[in-house]
Amino acid sequence: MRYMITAALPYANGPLHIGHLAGAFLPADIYARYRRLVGDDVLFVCGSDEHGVAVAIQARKEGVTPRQLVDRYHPLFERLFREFDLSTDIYYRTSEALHHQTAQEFFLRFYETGQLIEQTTEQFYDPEAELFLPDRYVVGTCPHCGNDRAYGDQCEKCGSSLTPQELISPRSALTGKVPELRPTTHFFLPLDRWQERMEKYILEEHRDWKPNVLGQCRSWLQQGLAPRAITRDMDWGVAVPLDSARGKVLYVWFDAPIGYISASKAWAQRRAQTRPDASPDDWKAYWTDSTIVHFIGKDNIVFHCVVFPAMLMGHGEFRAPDYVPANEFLNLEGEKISTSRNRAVWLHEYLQDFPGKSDVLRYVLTAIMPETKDADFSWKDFQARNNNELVAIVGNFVHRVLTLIQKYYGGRVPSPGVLEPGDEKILAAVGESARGIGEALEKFRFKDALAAAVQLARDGNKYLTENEPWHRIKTDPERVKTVLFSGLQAVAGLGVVLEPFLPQSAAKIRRLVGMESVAWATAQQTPLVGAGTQLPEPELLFEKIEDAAVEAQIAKLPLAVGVASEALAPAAEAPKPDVAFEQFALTDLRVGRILKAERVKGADKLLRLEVDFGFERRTIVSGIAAYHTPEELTNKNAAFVVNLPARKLRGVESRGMLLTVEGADGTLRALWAPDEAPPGAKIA
RNA sequence: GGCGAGAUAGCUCAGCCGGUUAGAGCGCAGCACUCAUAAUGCUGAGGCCGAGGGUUCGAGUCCCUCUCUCGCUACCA
Repeated sequence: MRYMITAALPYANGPLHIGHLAGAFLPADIYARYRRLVGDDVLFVCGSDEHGVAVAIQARKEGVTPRQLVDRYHPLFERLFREFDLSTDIYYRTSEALHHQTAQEFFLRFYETGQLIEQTTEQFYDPEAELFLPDRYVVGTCPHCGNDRAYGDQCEKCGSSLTPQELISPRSALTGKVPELRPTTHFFLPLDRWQERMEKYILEEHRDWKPNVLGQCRSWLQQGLAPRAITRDMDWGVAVPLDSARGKVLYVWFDAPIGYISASKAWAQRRAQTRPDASPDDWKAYWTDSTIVHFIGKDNIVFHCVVFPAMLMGHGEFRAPDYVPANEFLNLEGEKISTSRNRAVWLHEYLQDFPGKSDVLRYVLTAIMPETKDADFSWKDFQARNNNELVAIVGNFVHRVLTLIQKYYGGRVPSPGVLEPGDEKILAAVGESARGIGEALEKFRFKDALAAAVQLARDGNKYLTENEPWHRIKTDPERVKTVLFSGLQAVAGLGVVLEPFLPQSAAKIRRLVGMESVAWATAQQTPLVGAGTQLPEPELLFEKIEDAAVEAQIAKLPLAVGVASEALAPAAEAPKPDVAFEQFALTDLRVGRILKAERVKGADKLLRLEVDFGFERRTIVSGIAAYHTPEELTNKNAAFVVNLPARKLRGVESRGMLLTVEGADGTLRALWAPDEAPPGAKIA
């Protein structure tokens, strides 16, 4: 069987954390390794997703070019893939020329076969920079919460989705100038035309997908698929290959999944250079005549299950994905992982703090993998699983057998005598374990599979306890030969069945038992290691992790805001361009006394405030319901802008804006004014 | 606001198309053992299966309502 396996492309605007590993990389790697072990023909690809507005924005924030930004993250990602033994056949990047070419071909294919529609809309244009501004590049005041740094696509303070036209006093993020509306033409992928085909593809042909995946898709199909813009006015990304579309690039969601294909092409090209039997076209079979499996997180479901399949089908030369085993999310110590708050376990830092322990993290993340619901990573659990499972069960079993053989036979594997039922049982357990693990993995049940592998070590421990070779050596030394021979086969079995999960440890076990073959079928053979084999000195597989080590990690979390990873930490947001004092003075800031506060009906985020300014009472609506209860605001003084145009929010006219302070975690608090200040007092 | 997923022992989680006394690992208690990184093995105590209704001979498992968590999406102009 042939398999095309992909892991979600990590976005190159921030470092990688345990969520990336547990969500997509690790299951993809385990699955790919397993498939190779059973002899399947596997192509496993991943790479950095380097385009998009978020990269451009992040680069701008840090005062570097997008190219410089991705050139910093891509090598780091590549290194981490190596260090965590993620066995991709290629780790690619979407800024490569080959990818641009592939994505452009994709676009042209759609364009030339009439599968795109063009639509002209009014969009903000920056006359000084001479270009159309992407939504993200228009900043202004949020009409909902009054945040004056809202982006044209979203206000990050109140979470509202916006269009640039909604912003109050919009300005260009590039030059600070007031942009003008001009018509611009964009290409859309008319997904509505795919409604029926997608319903068939998902609801009929893939009813076996996971409930979370199917549920998401149903939800989308129910709402009805709508055309989606696939181009943007921007200079960072894959250029739209048409003369009439200068200054436009492909929208990142369109080009990113094509990265899987570009990566496959690049793999074939590179291989063809070194192997005479290989052709640069070898990638094609994986995208036409194979089983295609995409490993992703739940936030990517719709793209991989609806949009990308439509793209592949529309192109005409590709097969649509067969499985999309999306994982849920991983939390950290009971709270969400947050890149912006620096609340994460960064992979590069983990390796600094726990050198050589990539297998341990692989083990723990597989054991708690969020397969059906969000899961929680805690350092105490990490320690417990390492100490109680890897050290005490797996490592200890291997070590017991090896040291006994060393002690009694100088490391030479003894010949077994007549097998008793217990011996047969442990010998058979190896093959059964491999079979059970295989079945679980084929159903994408990684936690079960790993538990089955550990069970083999548990069985081994039990076998030793029941047969007491350390006791029998004095009374029945012949019997001990059989017991240790049999126990060693279970150890060797671990060297095979652990390979998909813990590649380094499995390889070490194989070395310690003098076994070369890793093929899955090896586990079905008896013996795996023949009598007379000379074994090397035993070594420990895992070591205990002390309390101090995990306590240090826990202590690091709350303190970590803004201090970790100097090289990668985003710089604090730069100040806005200078403004003339006269211009600043135009803003009328006043103390207002909040007489009454209440929730705006039907709106999650809005509070309606009755505010006394001395000269008059006004109604002001503010998007802080998530951060303040009405009671907290009542009868308090706060700072307001009072000379903004009136704005209707959820039907309520708001005449002014409450000023707020943003916390490190993005939460908002009202900017209080002294209680003794009279209503209407000027602020300057 | 709409939609989706989840809510099961102290903790982390399994429970497939409804069926006899609801499972695992950790943690806890007791016993056994001492080859092993004080590691292992055995036994045991722990559950009104989120709340409330309903369908059924029978529901953790199906239906309805509600609450909480996470995700997708929207609107209030």
